[in-house]
This record gives sequence, structure tokens and C-alpha cells, in this order.
Amino acid sequence: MTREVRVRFAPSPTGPLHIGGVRTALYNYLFARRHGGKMILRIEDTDSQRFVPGAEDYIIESLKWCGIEIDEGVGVGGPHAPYRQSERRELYLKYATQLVDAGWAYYAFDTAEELDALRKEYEGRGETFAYNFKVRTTLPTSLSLSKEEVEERIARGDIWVIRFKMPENEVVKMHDLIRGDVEVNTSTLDDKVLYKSVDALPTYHLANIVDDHLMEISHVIRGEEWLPSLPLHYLLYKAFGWTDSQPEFAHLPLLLKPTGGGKLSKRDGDKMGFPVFPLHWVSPTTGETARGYREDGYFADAFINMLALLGWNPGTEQEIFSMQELIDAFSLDRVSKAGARFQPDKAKWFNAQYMHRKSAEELSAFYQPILKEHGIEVSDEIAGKAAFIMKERATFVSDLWDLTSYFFVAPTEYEEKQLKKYWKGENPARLAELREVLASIDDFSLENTEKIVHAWITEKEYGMGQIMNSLRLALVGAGKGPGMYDVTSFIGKEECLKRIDHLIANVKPLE
RNA sequence: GGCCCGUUCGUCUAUCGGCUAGGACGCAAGAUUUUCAUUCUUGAAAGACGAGUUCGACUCUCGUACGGGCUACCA
Repeated sequence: MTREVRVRFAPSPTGPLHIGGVRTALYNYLFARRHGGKMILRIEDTDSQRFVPGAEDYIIESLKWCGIEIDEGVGVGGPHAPYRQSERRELYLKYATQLVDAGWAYYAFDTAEELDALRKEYEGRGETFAYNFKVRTTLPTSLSLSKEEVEERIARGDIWVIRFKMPENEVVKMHDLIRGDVEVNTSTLDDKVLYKSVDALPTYHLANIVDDHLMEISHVIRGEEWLPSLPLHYLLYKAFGWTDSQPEFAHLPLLLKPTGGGKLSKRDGDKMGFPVFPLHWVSPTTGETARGYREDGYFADAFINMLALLGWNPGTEQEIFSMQELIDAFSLDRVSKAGARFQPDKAKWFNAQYMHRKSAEELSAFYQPILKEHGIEVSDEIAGKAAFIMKERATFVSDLWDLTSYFFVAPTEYEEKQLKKYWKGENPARLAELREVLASIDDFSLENTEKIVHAWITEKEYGMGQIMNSLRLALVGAGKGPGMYDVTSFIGKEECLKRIDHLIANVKPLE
């Protein structure tokens, strides 16, 4: 029996979504689409202390920008609504007490302060405190206290949590789709809190298992940082009697910092000169801002392509993938095991590749706002054409203005270096000659102009470099820009002659 | 410290016992070129270490080293 593929991306709204999270969402999405399944967005806001307003909207907008579509979940709805855990809070206590009744969990009455003190005490002796089978009967829990006392404590309002009663000395055999078989002895594990007293909410572990079960999740694809809690999760499924419908697990390798050690963190980006977030972020509480790929000029498809290849490969030498191609090629068994160091240079390369492949129409949409900022009002067609001519030289849309400004603005100043080289000796006279040649051309198209001017240069036996560069000086004002005939045909005959006249009239030849 | 995961060019990676270890980014050189780029060609650059299994090991096993994760009433 093959069951319907249902995966979920389950972020915690504690801040902006980091690119590691985007990649996790992406892999979930690709997996879902590849298998004709559903992609679910669940918001795990069970940490009332770290909740950040605006984070949820940020997450949703990020996924949208990336082209990761949600089939069910927050913002979309679906048969298992609500998908925000804070709105499901009544649900969890029932499951937690069910575990207590079945002997899989127990009440613990320690306060956070008492536990802190205990940890310090152990530390002082050079030991590590673990809340586990060794100590649970010596601490104030429903395992050490009488039934009456437990009931009394609860009745009088003592604080309590529900902890999982981790079995002693059992081997949990697990399977991970990426890592294979993993075994852990339960004696090395501790009694995790399942239900918190501070905010009367479940912890991740409980909420996660309950919701994955209720939402009929078939595959849990998440970051490697969750691997250590997999045994607990296996045992929770067992304790609830849900082992038969338990999802399969896949733990993704982490994204590492470009230099130095450790996983990529939210603080790294701005320091190292690249964004770690998909979108620009402004903290609603501190006002702090962080750069985003979108605002830095990256194309969403290039960004996604780059991210997809960080920890996964198609097994072929193809590097450029559309979302659909990624969906068709994706498979979990080609996900690598080791952490991937994030490489900003490669992100730029991908963006340049996408830039080179964009059509004039696509580029126009990106470029128009920039042109407007410079006070240039032109048709989409003109904007697209300018961008299209120079796209091969650009990595970002923001590079285009420097590359194409002379299509729209005549030079008023001339670059020193170019002047020294091409505005001396015979150059001015030759340019004047060229002006007349150009003036005589009726069909000012790129091809025709090139044909006529080249024929003239050949006939006169002039140096191509000298002629073309003095023309470049007149039209561009600097030693840069596209092919000269791109410029002449773009700005047209009249403007062309005007710019030549301006140079001749206003700048005295050198020497 | 304990537990778990990992380890091929600087980086991302291919290789699922036969390798002259392939590709990409970056780097270097050359070619093309009216500028700047692009593009193309070429080059330098890797199996952490030690045992074992095997006719043969980058691939399998064990150990060591190194890296990473987890070790909260955070996810």
C-alpha cells in the first residue's frame, strides 16, 4: 500500500526565515510535487516567549517569492485546520494526559529555579544533570509522590509539567531516508518535557508528533539538528500506538558558514557581506534590519536554483534548473549527508546565468523601476531592449544602469583615459569624416550602419580601434559600453550626430 | 564531558569494489574583441590518518583524528 504523500514545512515564528529554512521548505515542496502529494504549512508557535510579531507574514511572503506553493495550511486553510499550533492548544493536553494514564509520562513539580540549582550542584561535582530514570523517583513527580499528593498539588495550583518517561536501557532502531539505520540506547536520553507550565502549551516534541499524526503527514523532512530527538519521536509514536502510520524521516544536512566553523546563523550574513534571509527584514521590536536576497537584486528562480544544489545534486552535470525541472529530478537519495558550506560567489554566478537567460520583456519589468529612479521615462520595449543588450555584462539588475545609462543620457564629461588615447592626432579629423559618413546613411539599422562604416574604414585603411574608440568617446564618453552599433542604432542618427558635434565643439584635441 | 551525525580539489559535488578520480564556482594563463564584459580553450587544485576484508578499496569494516549537531518548561 502506498500512501498519499503529505509533507509539511513547520517553522517557528521567532524571526525572519533563514535560507536554511527556505531550503528545507524547498526540499519538502519538491518532494511533494515530485510524488503528486500535498505541501502543508504549519506554524509552530508554541514558544510564547520567543514569538516575534510579523515573522509569520514574513515566512509566507518569503515562500511566495520563492515560488514554493502551499496546498494546505496557514493562510490557505484545509481539512485539518487550524494549522497554527497556538490555535490548537486545547488539543494537546488531552494527548499528554493520555500518555500519563498509559504510564508513558508523568507529572513533575520542580520549578525552573529548582532545576537550575540542581544543574549547578551537579556541575560543581563535575557531573552533568540529566532528568532521567536515575533521578525521576527522587524528585517531586507523580512517580515518587502518592496519588493523593499529586492530586492535591495539582488542585492547589502548584506548577507542573508533563515529562516523557524515557525507558531504561532499550535500543531504539530508527531509519532515516538520508542516513540509513540509526540505533540509540534510551539510557543515554532524558525525560523531555512534553507539556509546559509556563504557557500551558506543549513543547515541540508533543505538538509535532500529535499534529503530524492528525494531519496525516507521510514524510518528515527537516534539518539535521532534529536527529538527536528522533528516538523520542519514535517512542512517542509507539506510546500513542501510532507506529503503523508513523511518517518516514529524512534529516537534511545543515548549511554551514562560508568561513570558520558552525552552522549558518542569522548574525552571519551582514557581517560577511551577503544576505542570510530571502527578504529584507525589519524587526518590529528593535527596529534592526537585515538584508534580503530579493532586495539585493537576486532573481527568485536563481536563488532557488542555487539553494537546491546546496546539499542535493541531480547526478548529471546539469546546473541550471527551473522549478519544474527540479521537481522532475528531485529525490531524497541524492541528498548529501555532510553539511554544505554556503558560498556567496556561487550565488552571484547563478544570478548572472539567470540574467543572461532573461527575455527583454522579463528584464523590462525589473529595470523600469530603476530607470524611473533616474528620471528616465521610456516604454517597456525600450527599457527591455536596453537591458537585453547589456544583460551579458550584468550580474544584477542594479548593474544595468551603469551599463546602459548612455542609451538615455548624452555624455557631458569625458573620461580622462579615453580622451588621452583617442582624442589626439588625427582622431578629431577622422571623427569629423565619420560624422559625414553617418549623416549620409538612411537606413540607420545596426547591420546597415556596421556594413557601411566598416567598408569606409577598410577603404580608407584607417585603424579600426582608433575610429571606433573615438566614436565611443563621443557617444559614451568613456571606454566602456556595448558594441558601437548597438549604441548608434539605439539612440538613432540625430542623437548620434549631436553627440559627435558636442565633442568636436567642446573638447580641444590633446597634444 | 555525554550521545548522535559526518569527512573526495579552497568551496559545492560525481564516483554506489576496477580511477588516467569527472563537473561547477573561484583562481591563473591564452584565444576572441572597437571598450568593458561575455564566451571559448588550457592549467593548478582532492580521496583526513592507521589497520583490516579483498585479486583489487575513495568506495566495505574497525580504530584514531578532525568537523558538525544535540544535551532548555526553544524550536
